[in-house]
Amino acid sequence: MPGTTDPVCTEPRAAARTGVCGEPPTAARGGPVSHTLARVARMHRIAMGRRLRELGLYPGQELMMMRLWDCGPVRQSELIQSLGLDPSTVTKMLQRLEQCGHVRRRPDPADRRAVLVEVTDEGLALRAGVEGAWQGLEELSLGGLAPADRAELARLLGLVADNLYEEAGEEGDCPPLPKSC
Amino acid sequence: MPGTTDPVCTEPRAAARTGVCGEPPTAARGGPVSHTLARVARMHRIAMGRRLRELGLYPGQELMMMRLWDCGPVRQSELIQSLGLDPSTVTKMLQRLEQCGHVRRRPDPADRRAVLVEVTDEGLALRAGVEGAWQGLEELSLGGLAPADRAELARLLGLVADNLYEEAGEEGDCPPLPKSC
DNA sequence: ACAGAATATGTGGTCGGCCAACTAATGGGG
DNA sequence: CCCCATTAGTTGGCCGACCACATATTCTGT
Repeated sequence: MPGTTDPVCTEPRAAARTGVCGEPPTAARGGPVSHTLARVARMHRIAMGRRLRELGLYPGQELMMMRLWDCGPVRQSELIQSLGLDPSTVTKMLQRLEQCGHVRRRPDPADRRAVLVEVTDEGLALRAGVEGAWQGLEELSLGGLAPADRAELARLLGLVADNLYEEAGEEGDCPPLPKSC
Repeated sequence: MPGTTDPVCTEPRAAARTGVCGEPPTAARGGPVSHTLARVARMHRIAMGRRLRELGLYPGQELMMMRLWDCGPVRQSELIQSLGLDPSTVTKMLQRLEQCGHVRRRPDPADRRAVLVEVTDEGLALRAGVEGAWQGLEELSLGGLAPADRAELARLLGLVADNLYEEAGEEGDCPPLPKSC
């Protein structure tokens, strides 16, 4: 342990080499659930990303497409609202989705500022694949969990979502549901 | 509902304007838990990002710092292993953390390919803030949950993590724990 | 009718994160 | 002893996502 103030580490280096070091960082002890949540979400995202890539989508785009599958031609601003994303994020993502032919954009005749977005036939064709991937991943994630456990997990996650919603404000879903769609 | 094959949408646009459109995309019904999980994780990340910004960190960097706080000087490859990140991600993140003075890098005398990374005093000074933010967010997230519920949530998330671990392979934490730290 | 607020998008830049391709050093066999 | 597979890092490129800032249009109050 040379030089500067050695970190608080319990294993200066000897034990570390043996592979004893605790898995969750000690600094994360104050938030074990948060840590597991982040870990699970990340693995979930990776797993979903793998499935999506085979479909020709990048992670994140599937939520956009889901929204577009639900609504007909939508204003970009409504997508921003319902997805809770930054406007610039949506602009760029739609530009790419359009270039890939999954989506079509045209100016809104009723409001020359706005842009109407709608799915193309090619984009609609992705739906089955995405839904299948989504369901498959759900089943993989919850494998071995009894229905009661699944319900309990959904309930608890919902509570956490409500707690975070107030601070993370945003949108992402229902609560405010400001306008259309 | 003009022109091209109209999406399956239940509300072509009239009802949409009234704000009736379902919150979770219908395509996500096959994976309600996955959807909530992604939503919660995203809000959690945003909330954590806000706290981290005040400390001068970007989301994602806190996990790196936590790892560095635990171990003394570590090889970059070990960070890659324990965080489960892509090597290039780690390289770039460390370059930025070094430029900010939170981290120091020097060649490993024992292996001229490797690089040893360690936290600086300035980086160590962030620890209290990060841990505080982490704990605060944990408390915010779990607010109103009885201890039993918290334990149950942790348990269920752990099960999901195990399920996903097999596919998402990766690392991220303990199971393999290949080498030191 | 018009100035100023509010709305709807787009730009440029930065970061985390991944992949692919590349360099440099180590370590085994033959 | 030398060739080659392996390992450690780096670079470049691309995408999601954010912010700050800039633009065009619509809306509102006076």
